[in-house]
Amino acid sequence: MATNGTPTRWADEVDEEHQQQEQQPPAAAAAAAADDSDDDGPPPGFEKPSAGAAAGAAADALAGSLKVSEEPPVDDPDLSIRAERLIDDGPGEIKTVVADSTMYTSAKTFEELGLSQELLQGLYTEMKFERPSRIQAHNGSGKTTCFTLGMLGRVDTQLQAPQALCVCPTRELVVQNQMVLERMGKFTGITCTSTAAADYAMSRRTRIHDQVIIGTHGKLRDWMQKRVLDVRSIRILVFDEADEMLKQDAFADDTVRMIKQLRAANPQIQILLFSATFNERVKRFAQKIVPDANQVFIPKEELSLDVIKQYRVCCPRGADKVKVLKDMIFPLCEKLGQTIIFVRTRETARSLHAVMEKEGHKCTSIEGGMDKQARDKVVKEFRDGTTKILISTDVLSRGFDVTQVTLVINFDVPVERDLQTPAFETYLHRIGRSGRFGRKGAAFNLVTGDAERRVVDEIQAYFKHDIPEVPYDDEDQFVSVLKKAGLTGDDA
DNA sequence: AAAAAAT
Repeated sequence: MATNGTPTRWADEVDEEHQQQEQQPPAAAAAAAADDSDDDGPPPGFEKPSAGAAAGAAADALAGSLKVSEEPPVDDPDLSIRAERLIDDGPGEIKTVVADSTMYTSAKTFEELGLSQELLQGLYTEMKFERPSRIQAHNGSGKTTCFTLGMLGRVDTQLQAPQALCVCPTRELVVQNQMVLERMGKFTGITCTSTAAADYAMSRRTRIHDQVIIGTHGKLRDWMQKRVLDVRSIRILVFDEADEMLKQDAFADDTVRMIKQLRAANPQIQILLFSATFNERVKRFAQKIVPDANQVFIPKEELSLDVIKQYRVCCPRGADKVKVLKDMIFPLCEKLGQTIIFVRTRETARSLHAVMEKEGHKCTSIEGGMDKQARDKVVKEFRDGTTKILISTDVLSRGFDVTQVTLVINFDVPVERDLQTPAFETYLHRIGRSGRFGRKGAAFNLVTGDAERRVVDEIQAYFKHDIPEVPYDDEDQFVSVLKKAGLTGDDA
């Protein structure tokens, strides 16, 4: 979701009263998403609009080639009951909530978006895209394409100053998004830098002249304070994994501060919040800081939870989890694609890695406590396919896109801080690391004890999706389950 | 008593 500038209105300082919006430039689009239910509420209802945005529609909005609907918007101050109008007649209704008279339609071709020849060339020859696709939560490149296109499309190539800013929750996402942007913008001559790339460059004293900046908020804030990053020309601000960026016990303060600062410098700034998940609490908060946002949702059905086969493996003792990895997963992994094993703590990542290595099982591990060069190396080797199995904390649970990943193991089932409440969103993001780009994927949840079993039961009920059991000591069953999930084929 | 970022 996003909005026009309303410089002095914001967050906790203001109420949800809505202001008259200016018409130019257009308010931005939101790619929201999957998880739509309140934390303390019942499982999400399918009737509600949720899930990520349509690439066509949102990219359309981003490129500023908005088409206005004939019917006037319903003027209701309460966003939640504001009229939702269908703008896409394709399968699975894409819904929008607009904050002013702007209406979006979806573009059928990239040409409709009013993009430059150079940008079109990047889409066709570099990215190998043929036409705008709907944003698909399972493919990951849908949302990324959308905001990357939005940033590239808004840059004035004649102005050599920072004009687009993208904020991400992790270093790995920064690197990934920069790679995509540089590919897509290959022929545009648009320059880009990131906080991750800066770690390998000389220390920054002089002003940044690159037109697109991608970064994690800590260093971005540092750059802004030191005036290394001049924000006066920034006209578009993107938050990737925006619900994470707005979580109260996480990045919310930094995000709010940054929005405030950038708005002060440029009241007209376009703000975009993207995620595959937006629970009600985060959505409400987002509507406070970015009131009058235009919102775009795709239905939960398209989150493709069903293309990822999910199982539970009940292990009598904790030690049996390691046994399952050694006896079942690792031997089978050799034949499959790549695997990510998610654990809850940094310490588990380290120790599990050590145990597997000691037994001669080749794998790597990553967690936020490692030094940056080491993290980069682990990720690079995994992307190259040099390593097949990666043990990770939730540092990689969101957005990390490696096409070859077919298997996700929840060595620890995802729980909230209280260690009891299932972390539904984290679960969805984790298993979404497999089955990228419409490929096959499977997820195994290793379960020991009642508490963990309960967590899996709740996740199963929440997503209305069965998580059947596979015996922990029956290799034949594992093989047949993987075959059923379509992972044993060569196309995995 | 987690993880994510940074100084």
